[in-house]
Amino acid sequence: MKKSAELSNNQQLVMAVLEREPNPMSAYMILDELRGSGFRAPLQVYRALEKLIGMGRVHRLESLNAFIACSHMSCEKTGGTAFVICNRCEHVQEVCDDSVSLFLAGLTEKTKFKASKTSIELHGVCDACEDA
Amino acid sequence: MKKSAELSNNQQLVMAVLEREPNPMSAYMILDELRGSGFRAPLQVYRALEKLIGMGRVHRLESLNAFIACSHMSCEKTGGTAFVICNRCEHVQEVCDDSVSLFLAGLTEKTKFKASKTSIELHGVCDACEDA
DNA sequence: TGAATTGACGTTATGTTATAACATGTCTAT
DNA sequence: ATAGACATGTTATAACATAACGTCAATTCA
Repeated sequence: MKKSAELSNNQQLVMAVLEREPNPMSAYMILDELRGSGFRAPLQVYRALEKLIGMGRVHRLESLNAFIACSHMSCEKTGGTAFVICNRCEHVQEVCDDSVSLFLAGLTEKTKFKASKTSIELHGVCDACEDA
Repeated sequence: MKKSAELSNNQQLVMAVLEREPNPMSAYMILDELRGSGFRAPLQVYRALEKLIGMGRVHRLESLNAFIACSHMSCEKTGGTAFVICNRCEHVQEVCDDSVSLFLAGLTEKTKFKASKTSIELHGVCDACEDA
């Protein structure tokens, strides 16, 4: 029996790239970073990403078609996560607190909906960029 | 000076297609619907969509790369809209009430963020499909 | 043991979504 | 009439994602 926390070789490589890079990366950016490690095709990246996302270690940003390492110890335990994305510096702030899960709970109750996946993404200008 | 509410020819065609179809449509589905009306290239669709989205008459669903006619009289006046998307029947419920705008206001305040665009999308199973 | 299952991996080809770049036409305000 | 703004048409290409095939190694359980 294998511990599910263990990463395969390719998964480790992809995870390492994402952890090095603070900003969101597209699958093809990741691929280019890993050509030196033997990656040759997009599927190698996408397959690793799929697993990492399943483990909660990576998030997919739908509005960017990009991926980012989870900045918490696995957001997945809580109800959901909101991503606050600066259009200037590309920095992403990951919010996963009660306000998010309560909002989602209210929404699903109101709409009588069984949610299996949620995506909350805000675009705009962060405080640092606004001041600059 | 032209009234901004008036739609150009292509914009009307795209709008009409989206209003006929209750579920989200990709740009290429729209294109195919409009080949009979003389559309030949994706850009004709994308350009019309861009304007319609700007007017608040169409929404883009980031998690589907698809588009849907706004079911309210322009959601844009309120703070934001949440989309509740059934994975079985593809039906989309558009929620734009105070709970959404308050949630977003709290989030932007907490993160000191000036949001210009927001995307809230839930995937799962709707009540009707759950019962069935 | 060894057949069956599972999961990761590699490769090629292809499908899907979106935009760049350039040319043309059509109004309208000055 | 002419400059500006905007909609349009067309070709080509960029960017994102998956299908379908085959291989290999580890696990399991009859």
